[in-house]
Amino acid sequence: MRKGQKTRRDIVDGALDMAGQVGLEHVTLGVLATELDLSKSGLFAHFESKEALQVAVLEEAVDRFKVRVIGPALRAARGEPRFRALFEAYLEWMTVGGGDGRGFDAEAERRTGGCIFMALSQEYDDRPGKVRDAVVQSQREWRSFVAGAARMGVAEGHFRADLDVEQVAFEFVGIGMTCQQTRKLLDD
Amino acid sequence: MRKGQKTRRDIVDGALDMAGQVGLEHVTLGVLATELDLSKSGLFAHFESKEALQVAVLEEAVDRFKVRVIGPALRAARGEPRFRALFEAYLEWMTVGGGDGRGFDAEAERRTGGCIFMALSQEYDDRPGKVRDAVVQSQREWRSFVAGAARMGVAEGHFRADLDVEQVAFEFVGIGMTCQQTRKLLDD
DNA sequence: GTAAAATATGACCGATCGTTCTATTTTGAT
DNA sequence: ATCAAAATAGAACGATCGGTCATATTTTAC
Repeated sequence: MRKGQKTRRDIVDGALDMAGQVGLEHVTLGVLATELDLSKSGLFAHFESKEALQVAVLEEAVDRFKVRVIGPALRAARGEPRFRALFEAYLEWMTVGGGDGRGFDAEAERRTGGCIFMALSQEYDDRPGKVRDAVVQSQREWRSFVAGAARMGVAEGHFRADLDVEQVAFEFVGIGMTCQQTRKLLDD
Repeated sequence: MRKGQKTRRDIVDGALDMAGQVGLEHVTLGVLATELDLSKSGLFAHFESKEALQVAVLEEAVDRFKVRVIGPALRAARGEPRFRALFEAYLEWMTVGGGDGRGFDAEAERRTGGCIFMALSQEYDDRPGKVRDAVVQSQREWRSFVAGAARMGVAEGHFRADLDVEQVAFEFVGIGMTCQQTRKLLDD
C-alpha cells in the first residue's frame, strides 16, 4: 500500500520533467516507462487514463508553485513587502523553474527550467478537456492572488489608492512571460 | 508546374490553421491530407520531410505577420505615429489572429485566433532543430523591429531621449502575450 | 511464515505515425 | 490529339501510440 504511492509519485515527477521539455501532450507512456525502468502497463496501472496522468501532473505543478512562490510571499509582511517577495519568487520560478524540491539537481533544474504553466497555457488554449479546465482554473487563481496582494498594498497605504489591481496582475504576468521567453528562447 | 504550387500553398495554409489549434508538432500528415481531400503520399510529395513542412508553415506565418503588422506600421509616419500603429496592429494580430488574407472567414479567424508565434515559442523552446532556429530568428527580428520603431520615436523627439528602447520592446511583447492569454485562455 | 492484497510484467489489440515505393492520373505545351 | 512531365494515389513498411488482460512477482499484514 506504500510502495505504490511512491511509484506513482515518481511517475508524476518524471512526467512533469518530460512535459517541460516536449510538452505535456507529447509525454508518452512508453517513453516515460522506459525512463523510469518500468513496464508500460505497470506504469499505466496507476492511472485510469493518460488524461488522468496529465491532470495529476498539473496538480503536482500547482503544488510546487505554492511551495516555491506562494509560500515565500505569505511569509512576508502584508502590503509592499509581500508584493515584492511575490514578484521575486515568481521571477525565480519563471527563470530557474520548479524543481521537485527533493534535492537540487542542477541538470534537472535546467531542463525543468521555465514556467510550465506558460507552456500549458499555449498548449491547451484550444484543446478542450479536463486538462484545459484545470489550467484555466490555475491561471485564474494565480491572477486573483496577485491582485489580492496588490490590493493589500493599497489597504496598507503602500500603493496609490486608485491603483487598478487587476491591471497590476495583468502586467505582472506579462513581465513574467516575457522574461521567460527572453531567457529560454532568446538566451538573454 | 502550376497546379502543384497551388496545392502546396493549400497544404501550408491548412497546416498553419491546424497548428493554431493543436500545435505545430501535432499537425499530422494523415489528418491534414484528409482535411484537404488529398492522399497522404500526394501531400507528402510536396515536402522532403515533415520538418520541411513545419518550416514552410513558419515562413507562411512570418509572411502574414509582415502583411498584417509590419506593413501597416511602415505606412504610418516615423516616430510616435508609427509606434502607435505598430502597437495597434500587433494587438489586433494577437487577438484576432492572422487569417490567410484571402477572403475573410470568421470561423477560420476564430480558430486561427491568437498569435501563433507565442505558441511556437513555448512549443520549441526546448526542442532543438530547424523549426526552433527559425522561431528564434523570427522573435529576434521582431523585438529588434520594435526597438527600432521606439528608437525612431526618440530621434523624432516624440519620446524621452533616455528611453531604453530594448526595455520598451521587452514590455511591448509582454503586454501582447498577456493580452492573448487573457483573451484566449481566460476568455476575458 | 504464510496467505492475501497490492503491484508489476509481457504479450497483444487496433489505430496511427512518418516515410518509401511503384503505379496511375492529370496537366500543359506542342 | 499527342506525349513527356508533373502531380497524385495506393499500398505497404516498421515503429509507436494509448489501452487491455491474464499472469507473475513482490509487499504487507497477521
